Amino acid sequence: MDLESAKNTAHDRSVIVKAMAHPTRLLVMDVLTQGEKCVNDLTNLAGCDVTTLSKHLAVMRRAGLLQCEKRGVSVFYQIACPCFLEFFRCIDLIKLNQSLQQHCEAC
Amino acid sequence: MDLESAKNTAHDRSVIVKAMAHPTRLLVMDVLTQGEKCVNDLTNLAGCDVTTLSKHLAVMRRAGLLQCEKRGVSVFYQIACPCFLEFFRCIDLIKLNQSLQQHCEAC
DNA sequence: ATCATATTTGGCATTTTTGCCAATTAAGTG
DNA sequence: CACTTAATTGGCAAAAATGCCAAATATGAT
Repeated sequence: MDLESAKNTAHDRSVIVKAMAHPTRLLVMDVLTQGEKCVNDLTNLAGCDVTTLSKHLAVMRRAGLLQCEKRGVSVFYQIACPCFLEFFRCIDLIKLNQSLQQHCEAC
Repeated sequence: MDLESAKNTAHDRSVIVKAMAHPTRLLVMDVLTQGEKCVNDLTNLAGCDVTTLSKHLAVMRRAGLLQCEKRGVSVFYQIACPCFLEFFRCIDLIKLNQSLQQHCEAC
């Protein structure tokens, strides 16, 4: 792959990664691995203003991370792609690796 | 897992995800999957100021994404955790899913 | 129709991130 | 040592992200 393609790919990826790069958004994704939830429920879990959470959800939806469906007066959000479990395992491993390494360097 | 733990986990994850959430940083990670590179080479590939790239690298290193080693006058960076290939496959799939979906909705 | 609840959007101040310049540190070379 | 190359750090202005309030929209219930 040439450099230009690699840069385009990196840009496309950044849109998706940016959409995850926030504690509240990662909490939402974590919660949604258990199954769909409506905005109100997610707001109560996250502990922020509804409007704030709604905007977080909109960003994640536009990036393709989430899907939503309106049923009655509520909007239910769910994970669009189940491969996140792998991803979370990966970043948790990085955190663990780093902690161990810092521990060893301190010795 | 209770809510407090989930929030702590989300926060820890966000540090790592934020460290990736930039086109230049994702390009660097992509390039480094081919093997280690020094700062100068990465700068030429990324096409930005050396000082900018150096700061990007520092953030990624502190987050545990990269490791570096100084040999002679150069500092060589490499991927700290190989699980990114999985991750990249995942986000590329999201992008693809979304493109297909938008295409279908347009029909 | 009126009302209550759920969600989204517009706007805007605050905070965070980005990216370059100038200066500094470090290592190799003549 | 003086000089060159490589990389990092401090600083700061510009850009982007965040989060709340007010207002608008939508759906169901009385």
